[in-house]
Amino acid sequence: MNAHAARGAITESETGSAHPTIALLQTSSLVNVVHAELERMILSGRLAPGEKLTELTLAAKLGISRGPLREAFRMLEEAGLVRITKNRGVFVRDIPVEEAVEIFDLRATMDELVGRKLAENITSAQLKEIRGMVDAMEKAVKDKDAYHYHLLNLKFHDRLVELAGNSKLAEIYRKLIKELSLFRRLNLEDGWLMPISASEHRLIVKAIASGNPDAAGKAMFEHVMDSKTRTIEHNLRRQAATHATPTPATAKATARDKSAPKTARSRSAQG
Amino acid sequence: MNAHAARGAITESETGSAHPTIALLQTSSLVNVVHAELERMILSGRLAPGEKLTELTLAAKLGISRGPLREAFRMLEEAGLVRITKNRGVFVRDIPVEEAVEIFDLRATMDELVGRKLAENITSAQLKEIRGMVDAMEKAVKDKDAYHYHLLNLKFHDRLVELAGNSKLAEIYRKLIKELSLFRRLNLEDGWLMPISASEHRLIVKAIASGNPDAAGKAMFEHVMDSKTRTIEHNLRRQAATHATPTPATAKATARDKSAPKTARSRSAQG
DNA sequence: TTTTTGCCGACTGTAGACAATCTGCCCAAA
DNA sequence: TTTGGGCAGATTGTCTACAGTCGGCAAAAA
Repeated sequence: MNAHAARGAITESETGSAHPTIALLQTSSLVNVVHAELERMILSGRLAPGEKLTELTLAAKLGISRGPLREAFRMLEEAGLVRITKNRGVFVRDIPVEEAVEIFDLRATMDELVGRKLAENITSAQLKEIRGMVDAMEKAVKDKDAYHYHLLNLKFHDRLVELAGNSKLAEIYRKLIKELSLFRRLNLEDGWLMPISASEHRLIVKAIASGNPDAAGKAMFEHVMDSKTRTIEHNLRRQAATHATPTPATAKATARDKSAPKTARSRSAQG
Repeated sequence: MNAHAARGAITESETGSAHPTIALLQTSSLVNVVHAELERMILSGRLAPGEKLTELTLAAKLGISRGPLREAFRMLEEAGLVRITKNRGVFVRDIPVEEAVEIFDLRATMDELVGRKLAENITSAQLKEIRGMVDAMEKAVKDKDAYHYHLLNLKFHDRLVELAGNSKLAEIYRKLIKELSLFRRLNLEDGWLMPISASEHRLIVKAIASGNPDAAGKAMFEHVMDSKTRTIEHNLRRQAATHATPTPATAKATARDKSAPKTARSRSAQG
């Protein structure tokens, strides 16, 4: 009657339990759920970079005690999404430009490997699948639907990395993407760049389909590096604009949380 | 009289406090210390792969309560050094062969990038430094000091990655190295391979010094891939040997902890 | 007015207690 | 002898309580 007996009795896949609710209770604790929820809130921007996460407040909001919440905080810290300062608290991390550049460079190298592997091993069914994704993106471009394009773009690259067949690579790639999303609100608004990005995707698929590892790797590498240039320059431009007009609104945006720790301030001063 | 006033009064570097003990208290909590200590014990093999870490036992041994220990566990889990199974406990992770292969492939790509960057940017002083490390390794080869060579080898590669100038790259590289060290006791004993590895190091430095990014990148890449082949084959050979002689001693070594979770057993069966 | 000092509220760090779950063992029944 | 049920010990999940630290405010001193 216990879990072990149930698992033995029912001839299911070894990893999955009979009832989805049972599986949920068996695998996920409060820590897991809270971790996932906080990550979702951070990546969606619901919790903004620099914002302070007060234990008691958040615990009350989620209806749990501080223990599991603190454990989730430690996981998020290790994942690079929050920063914990002793006796001061937990803050959503704010990725500085220099770090964003480093992530882009690293991503470019990893994506080059992805391109090489895909050119060698991709199947026709998989090729068809990613072609469909590129089609969808081009449709989003026509519709001027920047948000939808953004999601498809993430999905496209994530799927490519997944298809490359190195799960460790995929794991780290996703970690990098998550951190990168904290780099001052990914430029969803620059819709005019969508056509360029979309055409590069078409080139990537073409290079992969050709079966030439060098060409596919190069296409992926260049695409990421171009994306880096676009993102960084866009960011610098916007930052220069805000610095040029020190209005009260700007000041408020710069110091979102008055209790933000010292390092956050010095970092933004450097940036 | 409080910390803020003291920091302002004493003209020290902004990040460091006056007294080292004070700085220690300000920066490190029990969680940090325990995390570092557990990581050290795991990487040194003091806590072996598959071993169970019981909360109450460990907490008593370290003289702390379960709370901070659990937080440290969550950090180690995110770092890939332990695995947490709900209601069952925490276990030192055992890296399967497939994952080790993936890590080596990923490392090779990252090291290729390191070689390229170093060939372009390394200074003469840095070149001199790593030449000294290679000299030290060759001395260890002559002395047949495998353990010392192992440490120097780790230091050599770590320093190269550090000198490449991408801190994110270095961070992830170190994470991978830590995980890799859990791949069944890194082959310290195969001393006969040291000369080969050492000569490759000499080639790497030469390629970097030449200032040719392609050559340096290739030298690094090939070195890691060769290292992968050596490590994996050595491992498979040893594993085949142990499987061929199912003595009681072997059985004991296979199932180090009788309470090891199911997945660990199935994994070793696959390996 | 400016600076310093002491106090207070808020929050984090750590410990201990209680509840829930798992695992192994024993015993009874087939 | 084997199988199934149930009890007991051990261990984990979660919550609550207490101690320590930080930051700000106000009163006092210069």
